[in-house]
Amino acid sequence: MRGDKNTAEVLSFTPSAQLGAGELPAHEVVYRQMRELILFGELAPGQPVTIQGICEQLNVGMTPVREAIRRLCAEGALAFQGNRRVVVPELTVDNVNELIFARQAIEAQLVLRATERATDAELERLAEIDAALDEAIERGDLRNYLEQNYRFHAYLYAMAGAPILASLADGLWLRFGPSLRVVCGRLGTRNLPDQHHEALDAMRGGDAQAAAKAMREDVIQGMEQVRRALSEDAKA
Amino acid sequence: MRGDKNTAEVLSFTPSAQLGAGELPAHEVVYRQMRELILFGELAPGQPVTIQGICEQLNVGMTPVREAIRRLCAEGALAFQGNRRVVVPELTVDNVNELIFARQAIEAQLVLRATERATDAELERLAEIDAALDEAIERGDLRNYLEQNYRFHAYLYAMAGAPILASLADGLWLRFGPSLRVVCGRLGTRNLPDQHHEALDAMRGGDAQAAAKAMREDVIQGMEQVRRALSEDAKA
DNA sequence: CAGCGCATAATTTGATCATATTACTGGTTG
DNA sequence: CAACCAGTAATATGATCAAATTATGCGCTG
Repeated sequence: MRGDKNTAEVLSFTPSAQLGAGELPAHEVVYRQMRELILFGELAPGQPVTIQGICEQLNVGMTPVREAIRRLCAEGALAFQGNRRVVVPELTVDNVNELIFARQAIEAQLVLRATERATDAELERLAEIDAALDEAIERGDLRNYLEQNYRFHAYLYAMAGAPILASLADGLWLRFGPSLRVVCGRLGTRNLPDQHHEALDAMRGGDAQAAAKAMREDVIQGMEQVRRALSEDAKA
Repeated sequence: MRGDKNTAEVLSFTPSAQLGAGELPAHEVVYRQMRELILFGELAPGQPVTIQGICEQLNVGMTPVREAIRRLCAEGALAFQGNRRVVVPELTVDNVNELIFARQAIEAQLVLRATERATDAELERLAEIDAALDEAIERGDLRNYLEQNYRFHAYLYAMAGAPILASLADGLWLRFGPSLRVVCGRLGTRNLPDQHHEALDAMRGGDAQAAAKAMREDVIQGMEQVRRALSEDAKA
């Protein structure tokens, strides 16, 4: 077990709060760290998130933490639990169905545009990420699998040159990140098929429609796993 | 000119900050007020938003304002202007195209679900809102037009029972609200066709596909106006 | 002598923290 | 079982520091 008490030592290196460095604002740093925590399942669904807890973990004041949490709430990564309390939301089966629809529609469109704009260098980079992903699967490295899988999609979003659609798609990851981790933790990395090769091949060939189709299937297959796990939990 | 100095007196009634009332948290109140300001075009695209300005207008401390602003930034309603400054974003034509795609896909789906779940009471309420909308058009009351138009769609979202899709669709309004106001301000309320009657009729008849189609056209027609205005501005 | 530009000063605004106040939770007691 | 009581955490303010923009003035050039 990694984080025992609460959000724990995962939040290792501090942003050196008080003396504003020459770099990023603290609220931004906090946001990014929490984002990764959620994205890669370091925070479990249902887990409470306390402002003061985060403050201590990262050695920052309440204000930046507060801002980061509001931001994550707005993105659906966290949720106000009724009165004042904030938790990592637990997805319902219905929620997953919504996510399937949204992801499938938006990501297909993004891949379509990405295919039309892709440069050779970009495709190469994408293939690299996918290779790293396959390697993580080989090694059974769950955390790395989740990360590379996300990077693969996120890089595609960036390639599409459609900032609004990209931010929508990106935001959806925050919603199912924690649940995805749970599912993959059970199934192991081996049993997680993806359509990345198919998508890549189609993109290399400039076949935007085929690439979109592959991505659609990739999304649906992945989210199906989550849905299945969730409906089993519901019975248990 | 309305807001001369900055965000101005539009932010009229204060939330009675210091003595924490028995009600809503200040950051929530601030968020909602700013939200309406953006949604109904009280803040123009490109207009800078200063934290301290808002603080004075609403007589609250910086922290709640800060939180509201972060939240709105996360939703795309506001944008970090490079270094620390925050502005109401100006849409590009490309942005509008993205919005058209996203709205059309998501809202059609929401209407589909709403039609299947609609109760008579809900349909009646929807018709009421639409009547208020028509009246606003008659009177040439732009502000009211924008508000009722939003309410119509928002109520539909709520009917669909799909919270994630609803929050996505809802969030998109914040992105084009300011620009929509500009466009409607030029065209006048008369020249703004909508497909609400068609959608309502289809919903009453339980024809989900037809309702979705009407909504799709409504969205596209409305956003086309914005796109057209924007591409004219680009030339001028 | 007028106009331009750069450098520095002043003001505005943002970021962060520490602290006081208020609300919620959970457990205990009458 | 209801109501109280303490502990814990969230809300909100104001002060302080840092950064960025705007204003100012001096010197230089044409």
